[in-house]
Amino acid sequence: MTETKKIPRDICQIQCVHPEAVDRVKDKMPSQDILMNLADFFKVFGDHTRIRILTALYREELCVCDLVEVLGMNQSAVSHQLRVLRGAKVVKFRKQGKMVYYSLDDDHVRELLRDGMDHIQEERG
Amino acid sequence: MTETKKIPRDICQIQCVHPEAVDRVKDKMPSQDILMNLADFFKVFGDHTRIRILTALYREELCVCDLVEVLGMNQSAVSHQLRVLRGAKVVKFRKQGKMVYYSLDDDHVRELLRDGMDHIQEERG
DNA sequence: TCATTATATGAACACTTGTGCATATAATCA
DNA sequence: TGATTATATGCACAAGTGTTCATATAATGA
Repeated sequence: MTETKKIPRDICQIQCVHPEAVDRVKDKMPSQDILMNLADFFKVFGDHTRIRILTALYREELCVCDLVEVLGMNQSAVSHQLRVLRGAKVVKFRKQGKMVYYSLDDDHVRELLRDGMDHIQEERG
Repeated sequence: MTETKKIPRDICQIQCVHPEAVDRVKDKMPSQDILMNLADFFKVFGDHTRIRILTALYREELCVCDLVEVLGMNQSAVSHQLRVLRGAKVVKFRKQGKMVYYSLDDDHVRELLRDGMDHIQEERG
């Protein structure tokens, strides 16, 4: 029986930190609130279906049933995701009769998609 | 009893599509494979803890226990998330003795973080 | 008015994901 | 060699998320 004396590893007693660096960084960190928003914003791009919708709208404005056709998914799933995209102000829409046309909200969204694409293309060599 | 004649809504019989637009868009869609990678890439940014790590590293290189200090989280949680960030090539690292120093991988990551930040700042007015 | 059509949404369920615990690994020092 | 320390990781579980089904809403035309 080794009876390893159960080190209770005092959580806040870490020795190796660079206190100056930690202070500098802590000082410049945006508020938790902003960082939460930022994460939530990126989360919107982090789903296969939503990325497909955005990539489709990257080319041109489309109505919901066009998107249903392009994605080959059922209308409910598409609408649910459009709601998320709307909520994050990533797409905008206009109504015309019964139909609703969606398009990318602004150029930030375009840039983000392009930057992301660039990154993964590089990764793939 | 209204006996609503249970319309079996033939999935592929949507009338309203703009077939030309749909064709144009379908034609230019990247492969499912690429879009999956893209979504997975953004997914990495879509988490509060990981965004906090990236924001910290935005300023300067830090070792794991610095990050533990900055985030006020336990070491295991931080390591788990660093693994995800490494896997997506969003951070790079160098070993020095027992310690491992992390930093942002490249300028795409910086740009993405900045673009994202710009977007949410605008949203907030 | 009623039927039809395009889109939106609530509920339920399967699946994913982040965290903490315990422990492993690997580097340093005595 | 054994003890200590910095970091990594497997497992389990709670919490979150995407899809489908059923249905609601709203606009159009008969």
